[in-house]
Amino acid sequence: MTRTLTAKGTATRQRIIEGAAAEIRERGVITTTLDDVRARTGTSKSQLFHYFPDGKEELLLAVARYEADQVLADQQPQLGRLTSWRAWEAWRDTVVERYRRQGQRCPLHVLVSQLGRSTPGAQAVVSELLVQWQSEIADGIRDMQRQGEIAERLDADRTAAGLLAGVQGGVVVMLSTGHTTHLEAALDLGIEYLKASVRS
Amino acid sequence: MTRTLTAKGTATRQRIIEGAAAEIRERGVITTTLDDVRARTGTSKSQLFHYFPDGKEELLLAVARYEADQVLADQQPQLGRLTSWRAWEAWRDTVVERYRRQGQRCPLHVLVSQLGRSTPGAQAVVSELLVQWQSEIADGIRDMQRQGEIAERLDADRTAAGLLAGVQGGVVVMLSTGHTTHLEAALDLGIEYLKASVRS
DNA sequence: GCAAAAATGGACCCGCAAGTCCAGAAATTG
DNA sequence: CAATTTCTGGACTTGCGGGTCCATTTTTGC
Repeated sequence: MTRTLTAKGTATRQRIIEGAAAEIRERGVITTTLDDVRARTGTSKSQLFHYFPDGKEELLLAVARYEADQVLADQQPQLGRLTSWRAWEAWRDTVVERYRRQGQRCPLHVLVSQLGRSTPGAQAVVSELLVQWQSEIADGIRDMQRQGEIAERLDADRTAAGLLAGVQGGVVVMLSTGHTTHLEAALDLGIEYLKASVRS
Repeated sequence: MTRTLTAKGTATRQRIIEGAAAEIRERGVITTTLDDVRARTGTSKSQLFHYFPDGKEELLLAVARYEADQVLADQQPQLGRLTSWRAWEAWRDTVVERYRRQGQRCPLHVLVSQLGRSTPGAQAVVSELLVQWQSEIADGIRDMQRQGEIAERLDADRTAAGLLAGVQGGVVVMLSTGHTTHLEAALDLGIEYLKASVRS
């Protein structure tokens, strides 16, 4: 399993992943063929199978991992420091901006809906992403609870789950409508809910 | 465009759509072939192309429309009568139950992510579904506002958008995790938000 | 600098699934 | 009850895309 890769090999492998990711963003998973990836990355068929012996499935999984990492990375440092209402709003704006820029291509969504059933690995990638994401939000809620800005009675994890669902749904709606209205509404509703918790 | 269909023809066409829908729910869009549909519905290749001249794409679009109708139908009559907190909770339970039963197969999601780019019709189907769904929720909010159970200051449409996003996200999360935790959390959070609006 | 291992190029195979075609059966219509 | 249209069966074509193979070049480690 631990094949030795030279510096050049690692670079090529990475180039393939990023090229495939870009191709998928532009054309979608189903329409993207190995030959497209090959052409875009200036590689040959044998290289693709050299670096991803299990073929397309393995490559797609690697792309999914790559994209999942991006999702969280793009929200930092805001997501890691939800320690004031200002910070929460900054995060909100970051998320909206990130997805506005991404537009109607959500590589992860498509990858998972395609790999989902066949590859248990794909679901694991997304589950892991969700767990981490939710946990960072929950940390933020707990921090604000310590400051007395959010009611203690709220279950941090469950509330974070609800908020995260709103974000996911906002993104999904955007994929069909092209607008971030729902994403913004969900985030605002969630944050407003947190704020209101100490006022009632 | 308006081909004349006999009673028998209409029945066959419908049988094909429903068979394809079932097949897709079980095996997914990509793995479902026209031949699978043919076998399941007891039809022949020529029938498939007779009723759907544009081939697979047209069939998938028809399936998407069929599934979209189901989504709203499955929420009735609860969704249409959000006139008391009891009714809201009944709706919540209906939604959770519907998706719990559906499990990890969301035909619509997959269909759209697959058709999305190529067929403008697919996005239209989903957009239409979302608009109607949101409008029914918004009607419920307005009704409760008239009763003084929800603060007048809330924008019914925007709040409905946020709530709907939560539901969508809850479903999406369920597709990866298999649990309805997030869906329930989002619904509870949303409804709690509505209730709390008059208390602060 | 020279074996051994890794990286690369590209021709080739192969199966599958979408789509075509036409002949014949069942129905509709006047 | 004919004539016309719709419906059905299934054999056939075709192209595409994933995957294999091997020969050649480049890099690595001693």
